[in-house]
This record gives sequence, C-alpha cells and structure tokens, in this order.
Amino acid sequence: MTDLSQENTGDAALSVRDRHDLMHHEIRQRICLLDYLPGTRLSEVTLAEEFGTSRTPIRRVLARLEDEGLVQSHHGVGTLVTDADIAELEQVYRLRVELTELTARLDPVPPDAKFLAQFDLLVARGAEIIGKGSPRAFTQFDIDVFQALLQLTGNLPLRQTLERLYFQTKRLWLRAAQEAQLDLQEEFRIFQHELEAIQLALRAGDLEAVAHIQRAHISMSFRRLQQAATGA
Amino acid sequence: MTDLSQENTGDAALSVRDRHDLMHHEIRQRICLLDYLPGTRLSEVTLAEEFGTSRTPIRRVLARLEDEGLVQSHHGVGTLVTDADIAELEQVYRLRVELTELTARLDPVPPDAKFLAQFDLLVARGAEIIGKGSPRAFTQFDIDVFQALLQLTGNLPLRQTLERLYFQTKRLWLRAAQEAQLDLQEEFRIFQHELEAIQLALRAGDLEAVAHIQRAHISMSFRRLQQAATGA
DNA sequence: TCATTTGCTGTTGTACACAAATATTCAACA
DNA sequence: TGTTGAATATTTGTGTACAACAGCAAATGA
Repeated sequence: MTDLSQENTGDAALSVRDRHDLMHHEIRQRICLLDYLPGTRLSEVTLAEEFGTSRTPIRRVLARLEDEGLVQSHHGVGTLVTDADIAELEQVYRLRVELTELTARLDPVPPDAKFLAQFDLLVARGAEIIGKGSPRAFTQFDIDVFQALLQLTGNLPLRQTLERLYFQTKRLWLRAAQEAQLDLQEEFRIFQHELEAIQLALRAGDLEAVAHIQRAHISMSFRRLQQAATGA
Repeated sequence: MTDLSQENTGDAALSVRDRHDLMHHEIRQRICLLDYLPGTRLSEVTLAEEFGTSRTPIRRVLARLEDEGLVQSHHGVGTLVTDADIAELEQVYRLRVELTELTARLDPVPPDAKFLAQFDLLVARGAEIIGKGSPRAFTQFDIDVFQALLQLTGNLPLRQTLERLYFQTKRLWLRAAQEAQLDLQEEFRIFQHELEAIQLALRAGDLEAVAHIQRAHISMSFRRLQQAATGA
C-alpha cells in the first residue's frame, strides 16, 4: 500500500539518510562554489536554524564533511572550512589523474541514448556560459559535467573515491586561479573544447578516449595553475 | 609550557579527535578480525558502557564507519555490520590492485634503516605465525604488514584511500576464504614467501618491485578465492 | 485454524541542557 | 604605556530524555 512512501509527498517524508545527504550535498556545494571561503566559520546553530532542525543532525553532516577533509572542527573555536597549499593540492591532482584513467579500464559503462542526449544538453549549456557566465556559474557547470561523466564507470568504490577527491580540489582550484590571476575566460574556452572532444569520443563509443581527454584536462589544468602561481 | 599536554599523562588527557580515532580503530579492528561477523548488531548503549562514555561519541564513530561502508544503521532496527557478495568484492579488489601500483609511481618514500629493521621484525613474526598461528593472528599480522608498507608512499590521499579499501575487503576475504574452505595454511605460506620477496626488494631500494609484488599478491589472492568459491 | 490487530520491547534519531575549551575584552598594575 | 590576568562570551563536545520506528508475540475475532 505505502510502498512509495519514500519518494512522494514532495520533501516532507524523506528517509533519515536522504535528509542527511541533502544537507551534506548542499553544504558541500556551498564550499565548492566559494559561498563559504576557506577559513569561514560554519555555525552549527545557524545551520540548524536554516535547515529547520537541531544541532544534532547538523553535527552528523559536519562530521562527514570533516572526514572528507572539507572542514575541521575545533573545540571551543568553531568549525572552519579547510584550506590547502599548492603542494597538498598537487598530491590530490596527481592521484585524480591516475584514477580518471582507470574509469575506462576498470568497469566502463557504455553510454546509452539518454546519456548522450543529456551530454548534448550540457555542451549546449557550456556554450552559453562561455559568453556571459560568472565564475560561479562555470564552477556549477564543471560540477555537473563531472558528475555526468562519473556515470561512465560502474565501479562504485572508484566513483566514490573520485567524487571525494574532486570536491577536495575543485574549490581550491577556483580560489587559487583567482589569486594567480589566471585568465578564467580562457579556461572556460579550453574546457568547452575538451567537452566537445569528449562528445565526439562518446558518440564513437570510445570510452578510453574519453578518459584520456579527461586525464589531460585535469593534468594540464593544474599545470597552468602551477605556472601562474609560480610566475606571479 | 603545556605544549605536550596532548601526548603525556598516559591515556586520560587525549584530544577529542584522538579519543574518537581510538574507538574507531578498535571497532574497525574487531570487524576485520571477525569478532563482529557480518550481520552482527552493534548496540550503541553496550559500546558506550564498554568505552566508558555516552551514546553521542559512539554514534560519531559509528557514523564514520557507516560512511566507510563497514556498518549500516537502520532506524528502529540497529546498526549492522555490512556484508557483500563476490561481485562487490571484485570491484574493490580490482581498484586496490591498480592503486597499489601507484604507491611506487606517485610519491615513493625510500625506506630508512628504521623501517627496514621494523620490516625484518615483521618477517620474523610471520615465520612464527605460519607454524602455530590462528586465522585471527594471521589477519592481525596481515593488517600490520599492510600498514607498514603504506608508509612507503608519501601521497596522503592515496594512503587514506588504500586504507579504506583494504579494510572493506580484508574482513570479507577471511570469511569467504573459510566458507570456500580455502587452505589457509597454504595462504599463510604464500604470503610469507611474498613478504620475503618484498624484503629483498626493499633492501635493494626497488620500490617499484615492492609495489609489483604487492599487486600480484592482491590479485592472485582474490583469484584463488574466486576459483575456490565457484569450484565449491 | 488462520488472519488481523494490538500492545510491548528494543533500537536508532532528535532535541536540548549542560560541560569543556578557547578567544576576546577590559581593567588593574608596574 | 605595555602587560598581565581575570571575567565573559561564544563555540564545540557530551550526556540524557524523549520521539519515531520496526519487529515480535500474544490476544482477538471470524
């Protein structure tokens, strides 16, 4: 009778885990979109009020974010959004590069028609963002593309690991790029080109090529950042 | 003046995070040594009493274990140690195989004299266990060897990922091996041989060889398990 | 005899009060 | 004027009572 009690009724009757996941994704998103800059203090009571709950579930979510390395709690001080230098970033980037290549080798999932259509929409959206998009809109776009491409591997632990590493680096990349006065418009264009290359490879069903393009994108993106940082 | 207030005083004046880590490692160890078999219900109140605290910190630890995939909480039911079939295990194993090879490629840390001495002790201990060791003692030994070899890479995110994946598979391997009636004594001997091979490679300073031996060990270990499972 | 209901019991989830810890402020004093 | 120290405010950590939920068994009725 009430088999679908979890999915209907809008947002009121969600399961416990779903509620937690929702808050987790929301806060993680804010950190990555730089709504919360590194060093920002996240107040448990403020978040609790905003999400209409008590501190307890919020603390559950913040604990998870702490395990993921995005925040750090200090007794008597607060919960601060973490920061990292280029050296730490490099470690994560180099691991991401290798793991990305594994997506095609380990458990590749051939894209179906629905996926291809979804990706076409993304490419079209990217073309719009190039002209008038803000860094924030671009980052949001980057997140969406990343999560779409993640569906191309059926290896769950690999997906979870890649997702974790992605969010560890993305937010810091944007800030570091701004600090290094990297030409963001140029970065957007490069990303769009790579997206179109991926689109072609997808249509050809060549997942290895997709992975290689992604790999090159991640690697070169960090290299440009590194050069800009040391140059400036 | 009180700079060392975190390390001294035995075990009473530990930091919050240290206390949590201690309980986390203890419970994780119990799961891996099969003190808690898959399906076991972990009672929050019982654990709280055992560790001399309230449910709150225990829940913090169990939440982390749930994020790591070792337990799963159900409202109104309990917190159960998770289980997995061979198919899921295979995904984790194949990822571990690839990541292990990365330890030598990404940020290899040459072993110092202290490390080599420590490893010699491990090899000696392994020789003893072969004769009279229980499956439990062997698993404990395997954990210690794994954590020692983890020090050979300086890439922190890689270490964390490998550790997470290791504990996801190890406990299930032991149970599956027992179910498949795998010859554990033979497995012990094989492991000891590989350990001695690693010892040689370490002395030669050839970290790539160390990684390759480990890689082969993980891969073949799972293959034997798979064959025994399908055969029986 | 079987199906359904109802209450009981035990579990995790949530809310809140309090403890512990730290940063800040401001006054006293050399 | 600079420095020290205590009071205070704010934050996270902990303990605990209660709510929400699931499972089970006994009671109930046809």
